[in-house]
Amino acid sequence: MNEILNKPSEKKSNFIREIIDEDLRTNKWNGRVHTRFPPEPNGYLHIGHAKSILLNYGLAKDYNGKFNLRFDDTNPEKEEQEYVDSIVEDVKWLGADFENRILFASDYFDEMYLFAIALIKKEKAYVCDLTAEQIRETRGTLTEPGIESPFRNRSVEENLSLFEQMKNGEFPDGTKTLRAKIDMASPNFNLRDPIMYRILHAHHHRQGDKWKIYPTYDWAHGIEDSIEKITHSICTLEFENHRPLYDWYLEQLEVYHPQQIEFARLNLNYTVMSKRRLLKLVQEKFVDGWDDPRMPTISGFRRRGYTPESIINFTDTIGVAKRDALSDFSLLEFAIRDDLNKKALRVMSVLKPLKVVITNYDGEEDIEAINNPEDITAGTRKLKFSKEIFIEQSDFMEVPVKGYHRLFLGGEVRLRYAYIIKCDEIVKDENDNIIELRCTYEQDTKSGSGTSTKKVKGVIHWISANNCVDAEVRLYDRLFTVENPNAEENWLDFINPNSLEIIENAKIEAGLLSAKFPTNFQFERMGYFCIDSKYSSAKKIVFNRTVSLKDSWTKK
RNA sequence: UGCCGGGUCGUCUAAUGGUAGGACAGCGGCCUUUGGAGCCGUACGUGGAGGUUCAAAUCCUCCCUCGGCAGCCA
Repeated sequence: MNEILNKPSEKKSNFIREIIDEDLRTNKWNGRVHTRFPPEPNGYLHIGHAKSILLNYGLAKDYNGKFNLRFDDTNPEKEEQEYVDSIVEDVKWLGADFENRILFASDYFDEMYLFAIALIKKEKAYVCDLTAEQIRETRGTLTEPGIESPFRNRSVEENLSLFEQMKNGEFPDGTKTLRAKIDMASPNFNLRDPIMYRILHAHHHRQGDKWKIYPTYDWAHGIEDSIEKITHSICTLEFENHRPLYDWYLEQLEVYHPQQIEFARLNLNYTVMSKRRLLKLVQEKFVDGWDDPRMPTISGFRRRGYTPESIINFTDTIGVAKRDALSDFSLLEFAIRDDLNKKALRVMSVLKPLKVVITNYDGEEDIEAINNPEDITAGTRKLKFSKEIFIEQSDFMEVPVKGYHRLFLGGEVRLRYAYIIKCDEIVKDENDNIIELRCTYEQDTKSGSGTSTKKVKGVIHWISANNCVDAEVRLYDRLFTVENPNAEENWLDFINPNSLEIIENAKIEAGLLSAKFPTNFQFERMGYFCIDSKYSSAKKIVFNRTVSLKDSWTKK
């Protein structure tokens, strides 16, 4: 488990914590707090789920309560084991401790069936023969009440018999449903005789072919919470209209009755968050799988180099409230930079190399470099310095623009940790491309020597030509070109065609050959990077850029 | 159109009848051998109109506006 999550919390309050404080004061739950995260295993988790996980787990932790991981697997048609596995991995990675309570709604199917019979006996549920289309037609509209089903007043005996036959698989899919008998004139659609069970001759990922009927969300969810003795059943805003039904079922059943509380889901700009749309990006290969580093999935952020701590700090920053919000990506970027600034080892890497020959230097020497100026315990390392080095192409301009204080013809710049060099000559190929710079160094300007009186404005990174290896580096940009692709009907039209830039021949310190995921590095002046866990191999090392360094010059 | 829920700096979020505050982003400066980090400063907001009150983001009324709901999805 990671440290941040287990530290005593100084989180700011929110309306849910106020509810819990009040419940504790009135002893509503005998001092207990028990939350849960109930994903449907039909996709990978995204950062919005991380908000929910961390909210529920954080509450349990801070109030000395418990937190369950429960799969809401009531729809066999969309659910797969692959998703269960990825969800467990992601929740664990975030550090939300469910104490091995991996629960499944499907394990409660027998109990739910019994509860349904109880409702039938109370004359609060009936078997309805209407087709899906007929049910839609009789549900009414926003302004008109619905029409009662002709099957609404079947006898208890007939309902019991029919329901059992449904369970036994005696009817084809869609021919009958079990409906709650509530109020076809309710202004809340959810109370217009909602469906509790549908007939589905489908294979369930855990129950196999045992069941021919499957409970709907509304019927199942409150029972799941009740069985687990959840105190606060936290869900997103779109379930607000479902709360009266949640309450109705539990009241009719006369069982333990948790409180449902709704909060606003997370939205992030320049990305999409719905599972349906994320699935589409994966299936139609707009991205390289659910864990593509451009995806807002937890696995995507992990592969990108984000840390659990950064996501925890981000969710603390955005808080919990009831108003719809579209959070700025920069809030997330701040969280990861802030974390990595403290932790990441600094290394030299030249992404787009330009060869520099130092004409008055011969031989080779070791240059000491600091591994992390924010953490002196990270120590130092030796860099090789020699006659031939590489610098970043963008760190040289033949004719400097105003405000540019790196290298230019006739100009001087400091090589980080090493010497000040002066550019004497540009070597070009037949197409007028700059292929080499010829420079001279000043011996007494060596970094840390104290012998230099010279000051230069610019400091650039570099790498010795005889002590570096090639690497592939992947740079990522936002996935969409519009701030809120969620709001766009034709959202696929706004995919950023330049969201991935692959640099084939970057130069990295030879020591990085042994780097392992998920170690985070800062390539000095270029950003934070980590090994790509999918494509990096002994043959070809691949780095992902987690996030760029904040750079006040390039922004201008 | 019926019901439900919202509207506080550009963004996210506090203040629950008593000084509208914080973070990010922005801007300016200092410092710096990463144009990073750090430090200092600055600017910026209660959707509107009435009302109650010594006092309103907060309570009341009306209006405007945004979101959700008419799956045998969750």
